[in-house]
Amino acid sequence: MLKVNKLTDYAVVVLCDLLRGQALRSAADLAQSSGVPLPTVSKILKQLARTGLLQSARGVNGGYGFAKSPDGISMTEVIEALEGPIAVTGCIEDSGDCEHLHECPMSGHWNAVNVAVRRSLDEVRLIDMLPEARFMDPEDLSRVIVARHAPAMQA
Amino acid sequence: MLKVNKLTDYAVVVLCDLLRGQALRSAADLAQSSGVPLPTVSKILKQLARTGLLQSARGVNGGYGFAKSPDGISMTEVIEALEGPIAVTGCIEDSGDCEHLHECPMSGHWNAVNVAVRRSLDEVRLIDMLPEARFMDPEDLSRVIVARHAPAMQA
DNA sequence: CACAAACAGGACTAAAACAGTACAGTATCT
DNA sequence: AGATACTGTACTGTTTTAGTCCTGTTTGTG
Ligand code: FES
Ligand code: FES
Repeated sequence: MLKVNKLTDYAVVVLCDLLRGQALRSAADLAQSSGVPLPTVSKILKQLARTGLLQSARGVNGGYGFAKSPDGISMTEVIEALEGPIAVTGCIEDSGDCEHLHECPMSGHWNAVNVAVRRSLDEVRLIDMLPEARFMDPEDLSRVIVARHAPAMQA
Repeated sequence: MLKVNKLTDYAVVVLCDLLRGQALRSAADLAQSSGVPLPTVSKILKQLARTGLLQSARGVNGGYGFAKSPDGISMTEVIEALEGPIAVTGCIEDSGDCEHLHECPMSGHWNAVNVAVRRSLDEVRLIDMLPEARFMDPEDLSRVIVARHAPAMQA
């Protein structure tokens, strides 16, 4: 299926939520407003902060915010933050390039596939994913997103 | 990682092998020459035949061959034959389109991601993956491919 | 300073997906 | 008839994923 992790799916939901009000938001707050359960949101945000996409502040009034202007963030960045480099085959490790280029006669070819996929994801920005919320009742919005993109946490 | 199944990786190896001599080849023959074990090769070929990419002939002198000219086969076809439609998120089922377009405010956006990925894979053809074998000792070739793309079956 | 808010890191478990194998059945050729 | 070779499906052990929880650290507030 060439599927993305569920966590990445949730992450987009949460990030879109964070995108709406650009202030520093706590994990609990985001969990509340996105409908994704707190432990999961927390896990996602920690990872995103670790990879530098978000910045975090500890202590009272702490929370998460974008580390840079969110306008330029691409889906590549989001996916790679949560799943590591986009690598279609197992032989390609963290470097992003196949480490056996010199010995495997297929290497350059699989690399070409990776590059093609990555480039296509580069062209989709996070803000392109933002739901057109202005036309919807916020509660409906939340309900539908949870139902489809965060189905695990329904009653 | 956005990774493809191991079976799909093997499939490319086996298909490249089949590409070299375009005759009808038996599963056992292909297993022998590609280094992938027979049951696995058999599973892959059966699936590829089921989805129409390959044609099969039973009985003595039977085997598998391409159902159409292999020149035009894209990676999309190979991947979809083995893993089903390319769908980055779980909400997109067999149809290839998100089935909740009318109710999910994100739907069109995820679809855009899918389309972008699929298009980029459309542009990579199977014959582009063919190892440049003419420069290599066939035994080395086989050893390296097995080591990297079919690691399960090493002694 | 004590306490509460909030993030950091990692360990753990249950469930799902995958890889690989096996086997009984059917078609074809000689 | 018998050998070859594909077909379909079921089974099992392993690996990955999803989700939760706990313990520690940082920071603001009274
Ligand atoms: S080892 Fe990386 S493509 Fe073959
Ligand atoms: S339900 Fe398919 S994109 Fe939201």
